[in-house]
Amino acid sequence: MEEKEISQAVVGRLPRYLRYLGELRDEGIERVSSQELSDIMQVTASQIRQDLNTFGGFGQQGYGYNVGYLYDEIGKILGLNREHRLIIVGAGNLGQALVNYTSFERRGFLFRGIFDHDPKVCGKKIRGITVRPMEELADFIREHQIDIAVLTIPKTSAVEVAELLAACGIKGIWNFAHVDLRLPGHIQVENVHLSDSLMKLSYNLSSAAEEM
Amino acid sequence: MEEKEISQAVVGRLPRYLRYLGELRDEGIERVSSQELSDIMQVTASQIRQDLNTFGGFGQQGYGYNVGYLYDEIGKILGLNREHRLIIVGAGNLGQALVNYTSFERRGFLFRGIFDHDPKVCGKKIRGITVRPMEELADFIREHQIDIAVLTIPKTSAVEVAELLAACGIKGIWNFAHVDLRLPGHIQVENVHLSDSLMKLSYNLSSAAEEM
DNA sequence: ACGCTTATGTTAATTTTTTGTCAATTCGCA
DNA sequence: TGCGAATTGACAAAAAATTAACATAAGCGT
Repeated sequence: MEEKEISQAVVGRLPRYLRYLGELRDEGIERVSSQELSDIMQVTASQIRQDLNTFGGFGQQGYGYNVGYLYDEIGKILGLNREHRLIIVGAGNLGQALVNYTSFERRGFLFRGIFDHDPKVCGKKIRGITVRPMEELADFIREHQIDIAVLTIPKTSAVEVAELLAACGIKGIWNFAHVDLRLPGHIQVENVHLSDSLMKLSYNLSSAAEEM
Repeated sequence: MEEKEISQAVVGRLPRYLRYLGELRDEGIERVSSQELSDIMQVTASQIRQDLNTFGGFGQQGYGYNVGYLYDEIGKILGLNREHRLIIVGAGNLGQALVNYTSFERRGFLFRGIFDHDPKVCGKKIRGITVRPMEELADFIREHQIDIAVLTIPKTSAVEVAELLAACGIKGIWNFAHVDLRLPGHIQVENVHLSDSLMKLSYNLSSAAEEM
């Protein structure tokens, strides 16, 4: 099905398009041109057209783009038209915070289970979901056909757990642990390295300070 | 001081170099060549040399790089040699999770205050830090010389609060709210858009599935 | 001390990404 | 229905990022 290879740079911009299109739609706006979007989003109109054309001709010459249609199409490209079943591995503060984010559920990302190593938190309920011991992880993934595991555990155990998840047939890992996971290529890994992000900010602060 | 413009692509890789160098250092390894790093990190040796040379000649021909020295130098480039004073704005799950991350403190990112709109959480203590009402925000920033504000509030109020922070003279904002902040250029903004990241993962899952 | 080996720093080539341009198509109005 | 304005999709150009190549400098062993 896949013809040309699509760069991650383009994919990375799609969620932002989706967000702005959603806002326009909520304002009742039906059509938008690449130039108008360009003004709102502060990117070149050329890039918008180029990006959208990577996936198909969603616009019409002389008219522009239909906001609702384009919103839906980008949603489909991002796989938001189907439901994803998730588990959280690591019921610490961050894990709990993510479970409590209801906006993910609205996008079709359904939290089905929470797992933790610590017997003291097992049995506890977070937003109606019981925290289970790690021993039940493998069976749970298979029984509930879990697609995505959210890894919110310390780096020390992350590699080991990731390999266990891989062996259980998980499709994707949303990794918040501060390590690079080396897994078979068919398993998708998306990293959120918070400390890297904070260091970038720190760099830009220093850099801005030096310019004066 | 700044001569050439340094691309964010390079800056974005520095934290990862730092992480691997830290690991090597902890293993007691004193020297490393770009080729060895290349093997470990799965990036080209050429890119490593190119990246490091952006900031100066840290290596020595025929020898390689001294792990400890390079680690320290990258740390300095990232501004980790000086302390940053932070406040959290939004004492929800995510805000609390971040305060509880002790690894930030070890890097010199010191949480000095937590603020929240909700009177019910004000007065509560998180890791010894009292949650204060938003009314005290402006004075607190000035009195404690806060550099960085961590924005963990819903998007509806984020823009308004960001402008308040800007008016108080904040230097940088670590933004977890799902909006683009438009602030004066001298204020550095680093976005962590979690839902964007999750959508990327979702895309890559769909994309991988189609290839079969 | 000398020569061989190693591995950087640097420049050049290549690839990728972004931006600019324009013919072609559609809309909207008279 | 026809004509001018608007706007895409495609292609070309420019810029940026990545990779390759190599001359040069330093280490290391004899």
